[in-house]
Amino acid sequence: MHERELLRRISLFENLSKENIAEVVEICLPKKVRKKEILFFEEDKGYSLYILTSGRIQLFKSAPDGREVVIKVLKQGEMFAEVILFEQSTYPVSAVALQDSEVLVIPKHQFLCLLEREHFRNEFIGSLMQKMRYLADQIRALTSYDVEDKFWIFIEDHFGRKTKITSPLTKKAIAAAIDTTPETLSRLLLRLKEEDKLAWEGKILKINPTVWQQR
Amino acid sequence: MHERELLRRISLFENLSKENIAEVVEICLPKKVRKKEILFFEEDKGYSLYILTSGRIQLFKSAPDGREVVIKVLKQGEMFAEVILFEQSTYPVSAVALQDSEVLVIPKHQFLCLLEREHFRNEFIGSLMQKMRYLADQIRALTSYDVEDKFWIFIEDHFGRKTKITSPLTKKAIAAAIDTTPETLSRLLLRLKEEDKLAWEGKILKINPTVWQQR
DNA sequence: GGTCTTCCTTGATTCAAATCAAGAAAAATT
DNA sequence: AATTTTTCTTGATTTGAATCAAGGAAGACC
Repeated sequence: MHERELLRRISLFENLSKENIAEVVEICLPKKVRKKEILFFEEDKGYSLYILTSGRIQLFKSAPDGREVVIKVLKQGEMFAEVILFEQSTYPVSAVALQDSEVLVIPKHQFLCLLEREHFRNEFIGSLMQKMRYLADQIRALTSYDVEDKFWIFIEDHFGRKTKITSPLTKKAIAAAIDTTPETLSRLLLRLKEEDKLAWEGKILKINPTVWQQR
Repeated sequence: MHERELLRRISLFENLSKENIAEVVEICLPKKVRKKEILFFEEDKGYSLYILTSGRIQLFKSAPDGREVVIKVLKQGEMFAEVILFEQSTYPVSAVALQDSEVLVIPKHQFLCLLEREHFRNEFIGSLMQKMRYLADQIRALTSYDVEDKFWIFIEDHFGRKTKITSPLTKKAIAAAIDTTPETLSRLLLRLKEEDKLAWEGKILKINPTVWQQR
């Protein structure tokens, strides 16, 4: 897919005119990231922000004991690492590719120029607000929902209310994303299968439609 | 304290010139909030954002089962509910006063005018970024630290590394803020007292200085 | 000053999920 | 195709904190 086409699908840019889009294309550097590659580390100095154009990228924080806490699994079209634009310029999280992915790299100072356009800026601030809402929701989910609820919320968030999903994510990655262990997720899936709520065979996850009706 | 003096202490405004401060004072409405009073409810339509000038206000979200999850306990000088400025205009959390407090109410459309000043705007976006960092940290703390760690993090965050604190917060409120129950906090405090790490008598919390050395 | 309410404590019990362990299956690498 | 590595599963056990319960202390209110 052509860059221009991609950009149009990204909410941040979708209201920009043709000329504006062209300018954005100019400042973006497309970059391929291989599976398991680290795009940046927490506390690194950051001079770019990113937009995920394909694949999956995981944002995580490391705890002192070495454990990793997933903050968010990014989907196509999401902007990330914008926090380096103002104030501090270190990344607050690390980013790793869960599979081969592509990102657009946008140098900080170039992006700051774009922000002078009122329309663009409003769109940008709006997307920050959305992210804050997401984080607040995430806090609620992590602290007051059980593993099954978190699992369904994750599935809905990432794939929508489908009944047949070809998951690009491993079970291990999903376990981490909902803050549990692979063992616990494995047991959950076994139970859900016995309860006839889903079947995960090979790469395909089939979900009983009644599940979505009940939520 | 005079409004003008207060504003100067708020990071968002501290770099504004006298004339600018005067303008801000004009659009702010000071408001007193009694203990237990609800300032706004989650999902309410919001037409104002706020700055806490004195007291303590708690932001929380309600889970479907009625449980309440504390997202943040605000300290003096913090701005909140800015998420209603762009995109959606509903509050993502509820706000309740933990004690008699005072806030400055800033009507949405007035604040949007202020944002046209580049300097002010940058300060504002910076404060959003800070908040995002806070939320990411909060997610890590809630998911990978135990109750004792969360307790010390909260104390440091709210009172600094002091050794004598007159807490304006009840134990119940602190328990909620670190996502645990009053029973568990009570047991923790008992243990910490036995370990000679602190003593909480009446309204005064004394902390053994060695605690801060070790963290 | 007395009553009512909320807060705090202490004990006994339960529970969901983590951890430890070890083998099976699948994927990646050679 | 064979080997190595990673992921996934299943079982047994542990654990930190929640819940249930009930009495005591402190504050608010009349």
